[in-house]
Amino acid sequence: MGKIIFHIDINAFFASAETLRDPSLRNKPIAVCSNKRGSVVTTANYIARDYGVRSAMPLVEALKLCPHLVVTGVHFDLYEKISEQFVALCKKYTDIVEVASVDECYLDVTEAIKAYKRPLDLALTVRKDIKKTIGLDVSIGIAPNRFLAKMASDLKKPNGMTVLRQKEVQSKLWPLPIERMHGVGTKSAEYLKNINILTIGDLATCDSNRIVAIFKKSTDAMIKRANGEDDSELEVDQIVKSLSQSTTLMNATSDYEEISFVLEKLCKELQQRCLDEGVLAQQVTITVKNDDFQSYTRTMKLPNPSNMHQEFFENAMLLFDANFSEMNVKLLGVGCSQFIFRDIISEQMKLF
DNA sequence: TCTGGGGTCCTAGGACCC
DNA sequence: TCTGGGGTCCTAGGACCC
Repeated sequence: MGKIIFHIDINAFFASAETLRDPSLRNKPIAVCSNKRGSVVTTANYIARDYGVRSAMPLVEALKLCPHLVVTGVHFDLYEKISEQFVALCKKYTDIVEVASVDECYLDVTEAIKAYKRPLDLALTVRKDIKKTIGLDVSIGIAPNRFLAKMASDLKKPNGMTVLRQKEVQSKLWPLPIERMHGVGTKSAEYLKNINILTIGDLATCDSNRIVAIFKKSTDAMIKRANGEDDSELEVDQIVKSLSQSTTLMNATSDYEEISFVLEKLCKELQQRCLDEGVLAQQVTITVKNDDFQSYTRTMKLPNPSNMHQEFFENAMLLFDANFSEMNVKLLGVGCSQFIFRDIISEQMKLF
């Protein structure tokens, strides 16, 4: 007996959240975006998308396409709160929930669905629940595995409900252009088009030798997915593996005072995130981009596990001094990883 | 048009050890 | 004197996603 997986995705999440915050924005084209020079659109609602406004588009460009675009600012605390509600609602229906990002979850409903006459009835119930409790529209993909569920929810947005069966892969998935496939980004798409693999169907039926150079170890998995097969399990209880804070400077600079000031501020923000997550980090990484937007990272182990900004800052500056002191810096970032969870440490302390 | 910010996973290459 | 081969760990970079 096969599985039944839902992929649930909040439509235009940040933009929808802004509409909850300020209902007067309903029916207006909105872009979630910090209103600074050089900023780019984080999320546009569907009205703005009709004008061609897209995520990652520079705001100046978006305003040319849609002059009456409403720019909302970014309110991460609000999105986080709503995201938690969303996940909690998903977990009402099954224990097997993978939180894939702030606005999407995979649900294994193989068992849960037995209480319903038709799979669609459970999906309708979940969607109605989310609408009533949080006030947001979602798209749901229903399929026998993770990959197909994800592709299914992408097929119909917004507010879609799409069943994708294994036997429908040839008719519904194969005609799609290769870049629509989840897991194929710009680089792979370019490579594949060059060797005349233009659709998901082309990938499904190609000789693996032609694509091993680009997909390496995941070659077989990619071909299987294009054929609608995916035996990967949902990852329940994902734990955070890294945290980072970064900022793009107004103007590139090599001014040491300014750089250390910005890095210290980022380290303080990082400390707060570590406290919120209850983690101590054993590793610190700095990221810099120069004025050509070339990106570099450097990592070092911390002498002791820490969540203190002073320690992050001290070591971040060591990394900076040793590697980038001459650089004209456009972006600065600091991150931490290799976590020890604080409650685990206190458990261990009790042993002594 | 001049390019955000926060993540995960994978890979290549070097260091090191036996 | 010349110099094997395998395993593991670490680091930096890249691809991808939202």
